[in-house]
Amino acid sequence: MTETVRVRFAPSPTGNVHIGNIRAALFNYLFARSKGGQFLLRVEDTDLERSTPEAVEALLDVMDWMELRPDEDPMFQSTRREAHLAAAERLISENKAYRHARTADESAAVFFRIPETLQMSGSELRNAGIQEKPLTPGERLCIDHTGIEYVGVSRKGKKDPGACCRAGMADLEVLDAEDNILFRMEDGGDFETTDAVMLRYTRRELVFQDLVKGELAKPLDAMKDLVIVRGDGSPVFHLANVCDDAEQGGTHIIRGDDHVENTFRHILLFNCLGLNVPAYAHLPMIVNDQGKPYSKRDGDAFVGDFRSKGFLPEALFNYLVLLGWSPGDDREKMNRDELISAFSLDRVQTSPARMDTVKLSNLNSQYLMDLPEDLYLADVRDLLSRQPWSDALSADTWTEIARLMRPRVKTYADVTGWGWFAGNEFERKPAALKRGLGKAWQKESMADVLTRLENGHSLTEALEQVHTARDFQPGKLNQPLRVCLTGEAGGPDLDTVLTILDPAGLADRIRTTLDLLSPPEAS
RNA sequence: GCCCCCAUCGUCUAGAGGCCUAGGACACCGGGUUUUCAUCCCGGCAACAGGGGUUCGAAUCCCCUUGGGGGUGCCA
Repeated sequence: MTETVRVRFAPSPTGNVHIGNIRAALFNYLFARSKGGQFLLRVEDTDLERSTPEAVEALLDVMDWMELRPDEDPMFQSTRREAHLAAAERLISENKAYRHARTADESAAVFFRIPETLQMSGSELRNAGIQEKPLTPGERLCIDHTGIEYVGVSRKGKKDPGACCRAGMADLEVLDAEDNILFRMEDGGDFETTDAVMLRYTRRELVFQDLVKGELAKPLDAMKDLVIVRGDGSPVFHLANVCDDAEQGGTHIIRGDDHVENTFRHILLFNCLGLNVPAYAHLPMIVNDQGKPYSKRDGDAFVGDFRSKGFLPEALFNYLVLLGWSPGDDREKMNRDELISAFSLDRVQTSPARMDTVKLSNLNSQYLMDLPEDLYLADVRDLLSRQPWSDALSADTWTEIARLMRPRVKTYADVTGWGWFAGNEFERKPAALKRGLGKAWQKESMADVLTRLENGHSLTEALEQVHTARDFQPGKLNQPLRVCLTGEAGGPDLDTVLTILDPAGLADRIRTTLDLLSPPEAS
């Protein structure tokens, strides 16, 4: 029997949840559900500056909105400090870590010693052949218990300072210009010289199987011992992360691509702590519509923004899953159950995906179409109640309008533009004005209609008279009239609209619109 | 600088050596329905980054170049 899958979403609460983050949660959730496992939450709230109770509340709220509910109570990382520090102490006592201050005025931190062997399964240390690294002559080479510091030679022949952990250069031999061996790692101890010109060693690389990216390898000579407890006594992310993942019993770590490099360190930490190494899967990043990574300045990339713009959570959920994953067939609109049963990590894309809000909008309108009418009407009613102009019309009239507008709604935010139904205070769109009143005859005809309205004629009479006087085909004035009354170039059937608009306000609407116009162009 | 990763229409993707004249979706452009708009239907435009290999055969495998991203913190 295989172990039960346990995955976790481990955000640090900052008040806003980024869509890249929530997508990681989505994939974790989908993976857990598809495997019949558990989906957990860990709040990495060790940065007390930003991790306020409000920020935690916002995080939970967003997860609730997306219906990503963890199967157990969330773990709060800030409560785990003692456990983290105890783990560091254990590593020290087992000689797998050491206290060290790099400079005289720096207080000693705890450094994790990159190990030379692995105890736990799930990854391997592989021999990658003999390496010879030329050094810049006359520069200092220093080997001590914290590692190896040297000055190499770059491809262009320039000085290239480097450093790595002791484990990074197995069977190291330090050679001088005459090929004499100045130092052997196996002899142990510290060493320092300016006479070395070559380092010869066996390169070993740490290898693991990433569930989406495949085999990933990192040479140990590119790694340095890492700080796991700061000089001020606070545990560093890597230590906390690994300890807590073990404590929560995570079997799979599914997280963003930006953590690939960390994974090598984490695997080593798991090993030295004698903990089972989880399986890893790294998700490609989401980038903005410029193809660049989202930065703090890309203000519209938070889940809350999509929520307030009126997107349905299930549409956002569906869209975000499609960003970097596909079921392998032509399905796109999939409900949660379909997504769960179709989901697999090996179909996750390896390259970054661009956020396309236009496609999101399209998906959203599809979901809107499928929504049972009573739910749609309830949502619209709720939104309308927050609009200052909404009490100008009765609830029944708004219901009629909501039905009328339904195929035109891409997101609920569109509802906030329905003010023209209620009264004369609405935006006249420049494009509509140009299209419906841009020509001299259009403007003149409508001025004519307005005059007749002001002289006591009904709209129907006024329109008829102008049509006759100017010898217009029936319907010729529909477009100008619509623009005058609604400020929009399109919309529901004009006759239907006229049954809703207050007849007493029509002249005002036309006047206000015509007053906005610049002198008509000759046509 | 060094290390790691990535690369199919504008965008999201299908594609795991012959099913590819490269499929779907969004967007866009035409046409039909609607006396407008939207919905709906039909059609069209549009891609294997470049160069070398391997092979009878390559979008698929290998190498190089270019471009992008990540890492290289006593940040997470």
